Amino acid sequence: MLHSHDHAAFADSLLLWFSQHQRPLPWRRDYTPYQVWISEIMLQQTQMERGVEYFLRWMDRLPDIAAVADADEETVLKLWEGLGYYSRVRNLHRAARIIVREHAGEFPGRLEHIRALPGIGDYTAAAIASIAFRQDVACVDANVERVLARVCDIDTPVKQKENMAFVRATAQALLPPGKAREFNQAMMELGALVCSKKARCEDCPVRRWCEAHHLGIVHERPVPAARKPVSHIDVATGVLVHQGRIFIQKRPDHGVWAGFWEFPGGCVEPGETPERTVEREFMEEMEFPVEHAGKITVIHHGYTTYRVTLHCFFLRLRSGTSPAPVLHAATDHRWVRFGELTDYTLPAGHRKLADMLATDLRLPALLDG
DNA sequence: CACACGTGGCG
DNA sequence: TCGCCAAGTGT
Repeated sequence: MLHSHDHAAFADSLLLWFSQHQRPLPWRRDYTPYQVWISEIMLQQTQMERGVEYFLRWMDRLPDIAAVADADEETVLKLWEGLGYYSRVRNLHRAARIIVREHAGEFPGRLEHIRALPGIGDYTAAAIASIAFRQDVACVDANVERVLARVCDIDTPVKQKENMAFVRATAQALLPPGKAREFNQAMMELGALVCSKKARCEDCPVRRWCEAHHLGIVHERPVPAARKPVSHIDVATGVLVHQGRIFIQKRPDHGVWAGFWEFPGGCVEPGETPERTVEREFMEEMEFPVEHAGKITVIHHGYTTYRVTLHCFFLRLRSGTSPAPVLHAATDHRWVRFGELTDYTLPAGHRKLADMLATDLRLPALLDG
């Protein structure tokens, strides 16, 4: 059991472990508010390893807040392509402009000002305040929740309100004043490397204070929240080829994949074949009458709450059709050469499809024909 | 407060 | 193949 007189020893053990085992990461060098901010947003719901390459590319292209504020939306979206949860980058872009306008371009150091920026919630505000500005505020993410659910043997779903309040208070009580930067990162690093889903208790620097470890039920903590079942949908999309070019359109400014470019398509309705879906969607969305020119592939793609089977087809315009679309589901369109597809920001499933086109032997003939 | 929001890795 | 999930936020 973790008593208040153990708090200092707990923190000491944890901090010693962190000093020896922390991973060297690009945002752990200078701890500038800008770099801490970008890394925190990038790492939300994202694997550390994937975050590193995106972070380095971002810093290379946009080295400071002013550069972000000056960049256009296309640029920041392209830098985020493939990371997911794209509202993060839109909020980040807005926040950079707010910082320039309202904070003279300097990242704000007060917790309430940090928290007020778009895209920054309780966790990220505390993370930036502590890691960049060394304020004594504990941050609580899924790692901290998991660690403390085990240390304190919380036997109900940790996401419950009372549990969250308890976890937050415990994290704050454990935090040694003046060492918030190291302590908060140490708690998260412990959760990532040792107190992970499959716990490695033999390597844990704080197991002597861990209730679940004493009880031998670490694997039963934290108690997960109930989950909704994952649903499955079929989607069909078409690569429309005409006079050496491929048709793409730009999605609306709101909703999923806002501002992304895509091959048109839509959900396969009950009783409908994917072939028919594509014909219907191309007529509804662009008023294009199309004919099929071959099935390309089927792409399986998973999302948080549903799985998609994406049926992909080559299409041609019916002879005599004007290549000028009447857009009903998009804000813009392009007829692009194959090689230009890399310049546009596509959802991951469509990016996969675009990559497959590179090796499809039918495409050159269609482009010529 | 439940739900939407992306993606790729892993067992 | 498939469910779970990885440094959450906005509505």
